[in-house]
Amino acid sequence: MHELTARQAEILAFIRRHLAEEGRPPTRPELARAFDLGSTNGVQKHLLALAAKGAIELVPNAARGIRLLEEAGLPLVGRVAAGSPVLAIENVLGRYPVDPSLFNPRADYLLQVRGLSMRDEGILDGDWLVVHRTSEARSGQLVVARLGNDVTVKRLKLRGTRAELIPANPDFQTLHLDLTRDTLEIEGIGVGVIRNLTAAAPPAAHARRVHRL
Amino acid sequence: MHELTARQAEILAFIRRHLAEEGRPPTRPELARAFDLGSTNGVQKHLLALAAKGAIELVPNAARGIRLLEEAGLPLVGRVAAGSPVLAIENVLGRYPVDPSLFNPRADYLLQVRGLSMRDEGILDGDWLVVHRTSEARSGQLVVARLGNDVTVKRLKLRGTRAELIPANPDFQTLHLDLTRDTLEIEGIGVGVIRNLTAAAPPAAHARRVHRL
DNA sequence: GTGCATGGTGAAAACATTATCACCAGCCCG
DNA sequence: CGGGCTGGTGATAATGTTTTCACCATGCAC
Repeated sequence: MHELTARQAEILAFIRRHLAEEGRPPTRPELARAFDLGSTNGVQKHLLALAAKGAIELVPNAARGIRLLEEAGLPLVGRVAAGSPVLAIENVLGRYPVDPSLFNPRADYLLQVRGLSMRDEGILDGDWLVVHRTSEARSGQLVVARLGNDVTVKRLKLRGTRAELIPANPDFQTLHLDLTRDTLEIEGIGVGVIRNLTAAAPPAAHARRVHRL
Repeated sequence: MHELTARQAEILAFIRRHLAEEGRPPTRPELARAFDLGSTNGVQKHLLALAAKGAIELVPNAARGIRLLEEAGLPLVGRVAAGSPVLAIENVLGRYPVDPSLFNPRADYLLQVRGLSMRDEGILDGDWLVVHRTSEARSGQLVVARLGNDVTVKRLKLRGTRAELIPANPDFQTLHLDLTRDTLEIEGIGVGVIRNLTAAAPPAAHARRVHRL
Protein backbone atom coordinates (compact mmCIF):
# COMPACT_ATOMS: atom_id res chain seq x y z
CA MET A 1 0.00 0.00 0.00
CA HIS A 2 1.43 3.32 -1.12
CA GLU A 3 1.83 6.07 1.40
CA LEU A 4 -1.27 8.14 1.96
CA THR A 5 -1.21 11.92 1.76
CA ALA A 6 -2.20 13.87 4.88
CA ARG A 7 -5.59 14.65 3.39
CA GLN A 8 -6.23 11.04 2.46
CA ALA A 9 -5.27 9.87 5.95
CA GLU A 10 -7.73 12.39 7.44
CA ILE A 11 -10.50 11.05 5.27
CA LEU A 12 -9.66 7.44 6.09
CA ALA A 13 -9.73 8.32 9.79
CA PHE A 14 -13.15 9.91 9.37
CA ILE A 15 -14.50 6.81 7.67
CA ARG A 16 -13.18 4.67 10.52
CA ARG A 17 -14.77 6.92 13.11
CA HIS A 18 -18.08 7.11 11.29
CA LEU A 19 -18.14 3.35 11.09
CA ALA A 20 -17.45 2.96 14.81
CA GLU A 21 -19.95 5.58 15.89
CA GLU A 22 -22.79 5.16 13.41
CA GLY A 23 -22.40 1.54 12.46
CA ARG A 24 -22.36 2.25 8.74
CA PRO A 25 -19.96 3.87 6.29
CA PRO A 26 -20.46 7.53 5.36
CA THR A 27 -21.87 8.69 2.03
CA ARG A 28 -20.04 11.10 -0.21
CA PRO A 29 -22.28 14.02 0.78
CA GLU A 30 -21.65 13.23 4.45
CA LEU A 31 -17.92 13.27 3.85
CA ALA A 32 -18.20 16.51 1.88
CA ARG A 33 -20.07 18.16 4.76
CA ALA A 34 -17.54 16.90 7.31
CA PHE A 35 -14.64 18.37 5.34
CA ASP A 36 -16.54 21.46 4.27
CA LEU A 37 -16.32 20.68 0.60
CA GLY A 38 -18.76 22.17 -1.84
CA SER A 39 -18.78 19.22 -4.18
CA THR A 40 -19.12 15.49 -3.67
CA ASN A 41 -16.72 15.04 -6.50
CA GLY A 42 -13.84 16.21 -4.36
CA VAL A 43 -14.68 13.38 -2.01
CA GLN A 44 -15.09 10.90 -4.83
CA LYS A 45 -11.58 11.59 -6.07
CA HIS A 46 -10.15 11.04 -2.61
CA LEU A 47 -12.03 7.78 -2.33
CA LEU A 48 -10.74 6.64 -5.71
CA ALA A 49 -7.22 7.51 -4.58
CA LEU A 50 -7.69 5.55 -1.34
CA ALA A 51 -9.04 2.61 -3.30
CA ALA A 52 -6.14 2.77 -5.76
CA LYS A 53 -3.73 2.65 -2.84
CA GLY A 54 -5.51 -0.34 -1.37
CA ALA A 55 -6.77 1.35 1.78
CA ILE A 56 -10.45 0.87 0.97
CA GLU A 57 -12.66 -0.92 -1.50
CA LEU A 58 -15.50 0.83 -3.30
CA VAL A 59 -18.56 -1.32 -3.99
CA PRO A 60 -20.08 -0.13 -7.30
CA ASN A 61 -23.55 1.37 -7.19
CA ALA A 62 -24.08 0.56 -3.53
CA ALA A 63 -25.09 3.29 -1.13
CA ARG A 64 -22.38 3.60 1.53
CA GLY A 65 -20.35 1.06 -0.40
CA ILE A 66 -17.05 1.80 1.30
CA ARG A 67 -15.17 -1.10 2.85
CA LEU A 68 -12.06 -0.77 4.96
CA LEU A 69 -9.35 -3.19 3.92
CA GLU A 70 -7.21 -2.98 7.03
CA GLU A 71 -6.40 -6.15 8.81
CA ALA A 72 -8.38 -6.80 11.92
CA GLY A 73 -7.06 -7.57 15.33
CA LEU A 74 -3.58 -7.73 16.73
CA PRO A 75 -0.60 -9.65 15.36
CA LEU A 76 0.58 -12.59 17.41
CA VAL A 77 4.36 -12.72 17.47
CA GLY A 78 5.96 -16.10 18.00
CA ARG A 79 9.63 -16.84 18.44
CA VAL A 80 11.54 -13.74 17.39
CA ALA A 81 14.17 -14.55 14.80
CA ALA A 82 17.66 -13.38 15.69
CA GLY A 83 18.24 -9.75 14.78
CA SER A 84 14.81 -9.20 13.21
CA PRO A 85 12.35 -6.57 14.40
CA VAL A 86 9.71 -8.04 16.69
CA LEU A 87 6.91 -7.29 14.23
CA ALA A 88 8.78 -8.56 11.16
CA ILE A 89 6.51 -10.65 8.96
CA GLU A 90 8.43 -13.85 9.59
CA ASN A 91 7.72 -13.56 13.32
CA VAL A 92 3.96 -13.05 13.01
CA LEU A 93 1.93 -16.22 13.54
CA GLY A 94 -1.43 -14.69 12.77
CA ARG A 95 -3.89 -12.01 13.71
CA TYR A 96 -6.45 -12.35 16.46
CA PRO A 97 -9.52 -10.24 17.26
CA VAL A 98 -8.32 -8.68 20.48
CA ASP A 99 -9.58 -5.18 21.23
CA PRO A 100 -6.58 -2.89 21.86
CA SER A 101 -8.67 -0.59 24.04
CA LEU A 102 -9.30 -3.35 26.55
CA PHE A 103 -5.85 -2.63 27.94
CA ASN A 104 -4.20 0.52 29.18
CA PRO A 105 -1.99 1.77 27.68
CA ARG A 106 -3.30 0.51 24.36
CA ALA A 107 -2.29 -2.97 23.20
CA ASP A 108 -0.18 -3.10 20.05
CA TYR A 109 0.66 -6.76 19.64
CA LEU A 110 0.62 -10.16 21.31
CA LEU A 111 3.81 -12.03 22.17
CA GLN A 112 3.71 -15.76 22.69
CA VAL A 113 5.65 -16.42 25.87
CA ARG A 114 8.21 -19.23 25.82
CA GLY A 115 9.43 -20.86 29.03
CA LEU A 116 8.48 -20.46 32.64
CA SER A 117 10.72 -17.58 33.72
CA MET A 118 7.69 -15.56 34.89
CA ARG A 119 5.81 -18.53 36.32
CA ASP A 120 5.29 -17.04 39.79
CA GLU A 121 3.49 -14.05 38.29
CA GLY A 122 1.11 -16.40 36.58
CA ILE A 123 2.63 -16.15 33.11
CA LEU A 124 3.05 -19.65 31.72
CA ASP A 125 4.58 -21.25 28.65
CA GLY A 126 2.41 -20.52 25.62
CA ASP A 127 0.54 -17.60 27.18
CA TRP A 128 0.02 -14.51 25.07
CA LEU A 129 1.58 -11.44 26.61
CA VAL A 130 -0.33 -8.34 25.56
CA VAL A 131 2.29 -5.73 24.71
CA HIS A 132 2.19 -1.95 24.39
CA ARG A 133 4.93 -0.86 22.05
CA THR A 134 7.23 1.71 23.62
CA SER A 135 10.94 2.21 24.07
CA GLU A 136 10.56 3.71 27.52
CA ALA A 137 9.82 1.79 30.67
CA ARG A 138 9.69 2.67 34.34
CA SER A 139 11.16 0.68 37.18
CA GLY A 140 8.83 -2.09 38.29
CA GLN A 141 7.16 -2.60 34.93
CA LEU A 142 7.04 -5.88 33.05
CA VAL A 143 9.15 -5.30 29.95
CA VAL A 144 9.77 -6.95 26.62
CA ALA A 145 13.51 -6.35 26.24
CA ARG A 146 15.99 -7.12 23.53
CA LEU A 147 19.33 -8.48 24.67
CA GLY A 148 21.57 -8.82 21.68
CA ASN A 149 19.65 -11.08 19.31
CA ASP A 150 17.24 -12.39 21.91
CA VAL A 151 13.90 -11.05 23.11
CA THR A 152 12.98 -11.70 26.72
CA VAL A 153 10.15 -10.91 29.12
CA LYS A 154 11.19 -9.85 32.64
CA ARG A 155 10.38 -7.36 35.34
CA LEU A 156 12.57 -4.25 35.15
CA LYS A 157 14.23 -2.56 38.09
CA LEU A 158 16.23 0.64 37.59
CA ARG A 159 18.76 1.89 40.15
CA GLY A 160 20.67 4.87 38.85
CA THR A 161 22.87 3.65 36.01
CA ARG A 162 22.23 0.01 36.84
CA ALA A 163 19.33 -2.05 35.60
CA GLU A 164 18.04 -5.47 36.60
CA LEU A 165 15.86 -7.83 34.62
CA ILE A 166 14.19 -10.00 37.22
CA PRO A 167 12.44 -13.30 36.50
CA ALA A 168 9.58 -14.57 38.64
CA ASN A 169 10.93 -18.07 39.12
CA PRO A 170 13.77 -19.08 41.45
CA ASP A 171 15.12 -21.41 38.76
CA PHE A 172 16.11 -18.39 36.66
CA GLN A 173 18.82 -15.79 37.20
CA THR A 174 18.38 -12.05 37.49
CA LEU A 175 20.25 -10.18 34.75
CA HIS A 176 22.35 -7.25 35.93
CA LEU A 177 23.16 -4.51 33.46
CA ASP A 178 25.37 -1.46 33.69
CA LEU A 179 23.73 1.13 31.50
CA THR A 180 27.01 3.00 31.02
CA ARG A 181 28.38 -0.09 29.26
CA ASP A 182 25.51 -2.32 28.17
CA THR A 183 22.63 -1.27 25.99
CA LEU A 184 19.13 -2.20 27.07
CA GLU A 185 16.65 -2.04 24.25
CA ILE A 186 13.02 -1.94 25.41
CA GLU A 187 10.57 -3.27 22.81
CA GLY A 188 7.46 -2.68 24.88
CA ILE A 189 5.76 -3.16 28.22
CA GLY A 190 3.42 -5.97 29.19
CA VAL A 191 -0.10 -4.67 29.76
CA GLY A 192 -1.99 -7.94 29.92
CA VAL A 193 -2.01 -11.69 29.60
CA ILE A 194 -4.35 -13.91 27.58
CA ARG A 195 -4.39 -17.67 27.98
CA ASN A 196 -6.35 -20.17 25.95
CA LEU A 197 -7.20 -23.06 28.25
CA THR A 198 -8.46 -25.32 25.48
CA ALA A 199 -5.57 -24.69 23.17
CA ALA A 200 -5.77 -28.11 21.52
CA ALA A 201 -7.70 -26.47 18.70
CA PRO A 202 -6.50 -22.87 18.51
CA PRO A 203 -8.92 -20.45 16.88
CA ALA A 204 -8.27 -19.73 13.24
CA ALA A 205 -6.40 -16.51 12.68
CA HIS A 206 -8.93 -14.04 11.43
CA ALA A 207 -7.98 -12.47 8.13
CA ARG A 208 -11.36 -10.84 8.44
CA ARG A 209 -11.91 -7.49 6.88
CA VAL A 210 -13.07 -4.90 9.27
CA HIS A 211 -15.48 -2.18 9.58
CA ARG A 212 -15.39 -0.72 13.01
CA LEU A 213 -13.98 -1.64 15.94
CA MET B 1 -37.06 -5.92 25.05
CA HIS B 2 -40.09 -7.99 24.06
CA GLU B 3 -39.62 -11.46 22.71
CA LEU B 4 -38.95 -11.62 19.01
CA THR B 5 -40.93 -13.87 16.70
CA ALA B 6 -39.04 -16.54 14.77
CA ARG B 7 -39.26 -14.49 11.59
CA GLN B 8 -38.01 -11.36 13.31
CA ALA B 9 -35.08 -13.25 14.83
CA GLU B 10 -34.16 -14.56 11.37
CA ILE B 11 -34.14 -11.06 10.00
CA LEU B 12 -32.10 -9.73 12.89
CA ALA B 13 -29.59 -12.53 12.37
CA PHE B 14 -29.33 -11.64 8.69
CA ILE B 15 -28.65 -8.01 9.52
CA ARG B 16 -25.92 -9.08 11.93
CA ARG B 17 -24.33 -11.32 9.34
CA HIS B 18 -24.53 -8.73 6.59
CA LEU B 19 -22.87 -6.24 8.88
CA ALA B 20 -20.05 -8.62 9.75
CA GLU B 21 -19.45 -9.75 6.18
CA GLU B 22 -20.07 -6.61 4.16
CA GLY B 23 -19.24 -3.94 6.69
CA ARG B 24 -22.51 -2.09 6.20
CA PRO B 25 -26.16 -2.73 7.05
CA PRO B 26 -28.45 -4.17 4.36
CA THR B 27 -31.04 -2.13 2.48
CA ARG B 28 -34.68 -3.11 2.38
CA PRO B 29 -34.43 -4.48 -1.17
CA GLU B 30 -31.43 -6.56 -0.13
CA LEU B 31 -33.40 -8.00 2.77
CA ALA B 32 -36.38 -8.67 0.50
CA ARG B 33 -34.17 -10.56 -1.95
CA ALA B 34 -32.58 -12.57 0.87
CA PHE B 35 -35.97 -13.65 2.20
CA ASP B 36 -37.54 -14.00 -1.22
CA LEU B 37 -40.14 -11.33 -0.61
CA GLY B 38 -41.79 -9.57 -3.48
CA SER B 39 -42.19 -6.28 -1.72
CA THR B 40 -39.88 -4.12 0.34
CA ASN B 41 -42.84 -3.26 2.47
CA GLY B 42 -42.84 -6.70 4.04
CA VAL B 43 -39.30 -6.00 5.15
CA GLN B 44 -40.18 -2.52 6.33
CA LYS B 45 -42.85 -3.86 8.65
CA HIS B 46 -40.43 -6.35 10.16
CA LEU B 47 -37.91 -3.58 10.71
CA LEU B 48 -40.54 -1.41 12.37
CA ALA B 49 -41.45 -4.33 14.62
CA LEU B 50 -37.79 -4.90 15.51
CA ALA B 51 -37.38 -1.20 16.23
CA ALA B 52 -40.53 -1.16 18.38
CA LYS B 53 -39.11 -4.06 20.37
CA GLY B 54 -35.84 -2.24 20.87
CA ALA B 55 -33.69 -4.65 18.88
CA ILE B 56 -32.65 -2.09 16.26
CA GLU B 57 -32.87 1.61 15.60
CA LEU B 58 -33.99 2.99 12.25
CA VAL B 59 -32.30 6.20 11.17
CA PRO B 60 -34.88 8.22 9.16
CA ASN B 61 -34.12 8.89 5.52
CA ALA B 62 -30.66 7.40 5.66
CA ALA B 63 -29.65 4.69 3.24
CA ARG B 64 -28.81 1.56 5.21
CA GLY B 65 -29.91 3.37 8.36
CA ILE B 66 -30.24 0.27 10.52
CA ARG B 67 -28.39 0.22 13.82
CA LEU B 68 -28.11 -2.78 16.09
CA LEU B 69 -28.83 -1.94 19.69
CA GLU B 70 -27.39 -5.03 21.30
CA GLU B 71 -24.85 -4.59 23.99
CA ALA B 72 -21.29 -5.14 22.94
CA GLY B 73 -18.85 -7.48 24.52
CA LEU B 74 -19.12 -9.94 27.35
CA PRO B 75 -20.46 -9.33 30.84
CA LEU B 76 -17.92 -9.37 33.65
CA VAL B 77 -19.33 -11.14 36.68
CA GLY B 78 -17.93 -10.15 40.06
CA ARG B 79 -18.66 -11.76 43.39
CA VAL B 80 -21.75 -13.90 42.93
CA ALA B 81 -24.44 -13.03 45.45
CA ALA B 82 -25.70 -16.00 47.47
CA GLY B 83 -28.40 -17.93 45.65
CA SER B 84 -28.51 -15.66 42.60
CA PRO B 85 -27.87 -16.86 39.06
CA VAL B 86 -24.32 -16.10 37.93
CA LEU B 87 -25.48 -13.69 35.24
CA ALA B 88 -28.01 -11.88 37.45
CA ILE B 89 -27.81 -8.12 36.94
CA GLU B 90 -26.54 -7.48 40.46
CA ASN B 91 -23.50 -9.65 39.77
CA VAL B 92 -22.49 -7.95 36.50
CA LEU B 93 -19.73 -5.37 36.91
CA GLY B 94 -19.74 -4.20 33.31
CA ARG B 95 -19.31 -5.26 29.73
CA TYR B 96 -15.97 -5.55 27.99
CA PRO B 97 -15.12 -5.85 24.30
CA VAL B 98 -13.85 -9.43 24.30
CA ASP B 99 -14.44 -11.43 21.13
CA PRO B 100 -16.26 -14.68 22.05
CA SER B 101 -14.84 -16.45 19.01
CA LEU B 102 -11.30 -16.02 20.27
CA PHE B 103 -11.93 -19.01 22.54
CA ASN B 104 -13.15 -22.50 21.90
CA PRO B 105 -15.81 -23.41 22.82
CA ARG B 106 -17.26 -19.93 22.50
CA ALA B 107 -16.90 -17.55 25.46
CA ASP B 108 -20.13 -16.50 27.16
CA TYR B 109 -19.02 -14.40 30.10
CA LEU B 110 -16.06 -13.33 32.22
CA LEU B 111 -15.76 -14.25 35.87
CA GLN B 112 -13.53 -12.23 38.14
CA VAL B 113 -11.51 -14.75 40.12
CA ARG B 114 -11.22 -14.23 43.88
CA GLY B 115 -8.43 -15.82 45.90
CA LEU B 116 -5.42 -17.89 44.96
CA SER B 117 -6.86 -21.39 44.93
CA MET B 118 -5.72 -21.92 41.31
CA ARG B 119 -2.41 -20.09 41.71
CA ASP B 120 -0.22 -22.92 40.42
CA GLU B 121 -2.11 -22.96 37.14
CA GLY B 122 -1.35 -19.28 36.71
CA ILE B 123 -4.79 -18.00 37.69
CA LEU B 124 -4.36 -15.19 40.19
CA ASP B 125 -6.58 -13.01 42.35
CA GLY B 126 -8.45 -10.52 40.15
CA ASP B 127 -7.88 -12.40 36.89
CA TRP B 128 -10.79 -12.73 34.52
CA LEU B 129 -11.71 -16.32 33.83
CA VAL B 130 -13.25 -16.65 30.40
CA VAL B 131 -16.22 -18.99 30.79
CA HIS B 132 -18.24 -21.07 28.36
CA ARG B 133 -21.71 -21.58 29.78
CA THR B 134 -22.64 -25.25 30.00
CA SER B 135 -24.03 -27.61 32.58
CA GLU B 136 -21.91 -30.52 31.41
CA ALA B 137 -18.23 -30.96 32.06
CA ARG B 138 -15.74 -33.74 31.48
CA SER B 139 -13.18 -34.98 33.91
CA GLY B 140 -10.04 -32.87 33.83
CA GLN B 141 -11.74 -29.64 32.80
CA LEU B 142 -11.57 -26.41 34.73
CA VAL B 143 -15.09 -25.81 35.96
CA VAL B 144 -17.15 -23.02 37.44
CA ALA B 145 -19.24 -24.94 39.97
CA ARG B 146 -21.97 -23.97 42.36
CA LEU B 147 -21.75 -25.46 45.83
CA GLY B 148 -24.80 -24.45 47.76
CA ASN B 149 -24.79 -20.66 47.62
CA ASP B 150 -21.17 -20.34 46.59
CA VAL B 151 -19.55 -20.29 43.18
CA THR B 152 -16.05 -21.70 42.92
CA VAL B 153 -13.44 -22.35 40.24
CA LYS B 154 -11.63 -25.68 40.42
CA ARG B 155 -10.40 -28.53 38.29
CA LEU B 156 -12.92 -31.37 38.06
CA LYS B 157 -12.12 -35.05 38.34
CA LEU B 158 -14.85 -37.66 37.91
CA ARG B 159 -14.46 -41.26 39.13
CA GLY B 160 -17.69 -43.19 38.76
CA THR B 161 -20.19 -41.70 41.20
CA ARG B 162 -17.52 -39.69 42.98
CA ALA B 163 -16.33 -36.24 41.97
CA GLU B 164 -13.38 -34.16 43.11
CA LEU B 165 -12.92 -30.40 42.85
CA ILE B 166 -9.18 -29.93 42.93
CA PRO B 167 -7.45 -26.60 43.63
CA ALA B 168 -4.03 -25.77 42.22
CA ASN B 169 -2.49 -24.59 45.46
CA PRO B 170 -1.31 -26.80 48.34
CA ASP B 171 -2.83 -24.34 50.82
CA PHE B 172 -6.32 -25.35 49.70
CA GLN B 173 -8.25 -28.58 50.17
CA THR B 174 -9.66 -30.84 47.51
CA LEU B 175 -13.42 -31.16 47.76
CA HIS B 176 -14.77 -34.72 47.60
CA LEU B 177 -18.35 -35.23 46.49
CA ASP B 178 -20.52 -38.31 46.32
CA LEU B 179 -22.82 -37.74 43.37
CA THR B 180 -25.40 -40.17 44.77
CA ARG B 181 -25.84 -37.82 47.75
CA ASP B 182 -24.48 -34.39 46.88
CA THR B 183 -25.53 -32.28 43.94
CA LEU B 184 -22.84 -30.70 41.78
CA GLU B 185 -24.11 -27.86 39.68
CA ILE B 186 -21.80 -26.90 36.82
CA GLU B 187 -22.21 -23.29 35.70
CA GLY B 188 -19.62 -23.45 32.94
CA ILE B 189 -16.11 -24.42 31.96
CA GLY B 190 -13.06 -22.17 31.89
CA VAL B 191 -11.83 -21.65 28.34
CA GLY B 192 -9.38 -18.83 28.91
CA VAL B 193 -7.81 -16.31 31.22
CA ILE B 194 -7.38 -12.56 30.75
CA ARG B 195 -5.26 -10.47 33.07
CA ASN B 196 -4.86 -6.74 33.08
CA LEU B 197 -1.33 -5.99 34.25
CA THR B 198 -1.90 -2.27 34.65
CA ALA B 199 -5.14 -2.61 36.52
CA ALA B 200 -4.70 0.60 38.51
CA ALA B 201 -6.86 2.30 35.91
CA PRO B 202 -9.22 -0.35 34.60
CA PRO B 203 -10.67 0.31 31.17
CA ALA B 204 -14.11 1.86 31.15
CA ALA B 205 -16.84 -0.66 30.60
CA HIS B 206 -18.04 -0.16 27.08
CA ALA B 207 -21.73 0.51 26.80
CA ARG B 208 -20.91 0.94 23.17
CA ARG B 209 -23.51 0.14 20.61
CA VAL B 210 -22.43 -2.40 18.11
CA HIS B 211 -22.59 -3.02 14.53
CA ARG B 212 -20.11 -5.79 14.23
CA LEU B 213 -19.88 -8.16 15.57
C1' DG C 1 -66.91 -13.07 15.75
C1' DT C 2 -64.41 -8.95 16.38
C1' DG C 3 -60.16 -6.99 17.13
C1' DC C 4 -55.29 -7.16 16.94
C1' DA C 5 -50.56 -8.61 15.86
C1' DT C 6 -48.07 -10.93 12.29
C1' DG C 7 -46.58 -11.50 7.66
C1' DG C 8 -47.44 -10.59 3.26
C1' DT C 9 -48.23 -8.19 -2.29
C1' DG C 10 -47.95 -4.28 -5.31
C1' DA C 11 -47.19 0.37 -6.54
C1' DA C 12 -45.53 4.97 -6.51
C1' DA C 13 -43.58 9.42 -4.78
C1' DA C 14 -39.86 11.55 -2.72
C1' DC C 15 -35.46 11.59 -1.54
C1' DA C 16 -30.50 9.83 -0.99
C1' DT C 17 -26.60 8.42 -3.35
C1' DT C 18 -23.35 7.18 -6.97
C1' DA C 19 -20.96 8.20 -10.99
C1' DT C 20 -19.27 11.09 -14.49
C1' DC C 21 -18.87 15.26 -17.16
C1' DA C 22 -16.01 19.85 -17.75
C1' DC C 23 -13.10 22.94 -15.66
C1' DC C 24 -9.58 25.14 -12.43
C1' DA C 25 -5.13 25.80 -9.45
C1' DG C 26 -0.88 24.51 -7.07
C1' DC C 27 3.03 21.54 -6.67
C1' DC C 28 6.83 18.72 -7.90
C1' DC C 29 9.71 16.17 -11.11
C1' DG C 30 12.55 15.29 -15.06
C1' DC D 1 8.13 24.07 -19.11
C1' DG D 2 5.13 20.19 -19.78
C1' DG D 3 2.95 16.35 -17.63
C1' DG D 4 1.17 14.02 -13.76
C1' DC D 5 -0.64 13.90 -9.10
C1' DT D 6 -3.35 16.27 -5.64
C1' DG D 7 -7.26 18.78 -4.24
C1' DG D 8 -10.77 21.32 -5.54
C1' DT D 9 -15.99 23.66 -7.73
C1' DG D 10 -20.28 22.91 -10.03
C1' DA D 11 -23.75 20.41 -12.43
C1' DT D 12 -26.44 16.50 -13.99
C1' DA D 13 -28.15 11.80 -15.13
C1' DA D 14 -29.01 7.46 -13.49
C1' DT D 15 -29.80 4.53 -9.82
C1' DG D 16 -30.46 3.11 -5.09
C1' DT D 17 -33.31 3.59 -1.13
C1' DT D 18 -36.82 5.02 2.11
C1' DT D 19 -41.42 5.79 3.09
C1' DT D 20 -46.14 5.44 2.70
C1' DC D 21 -50.30 4.38 0.14
C1' DA D 22 -54.17 0.42 -0.23
C1' DC D 23 -55.16 -4.20 0.20
C1' DC D 24 -55.07 -9.28 1.68
C1' DA D 25 -54.64 -13.69 4.74
C1' DT D 26 -53.77 -16.22 9.00
C1' DG D 27 -53.86 -17.26 13.85
C1' DC D 28 -55.01 -16.16 18.45
C1' DA D 29 -57.27 -13.94 22.54
C1' DC D 30 -61.36 -12.14 24.57
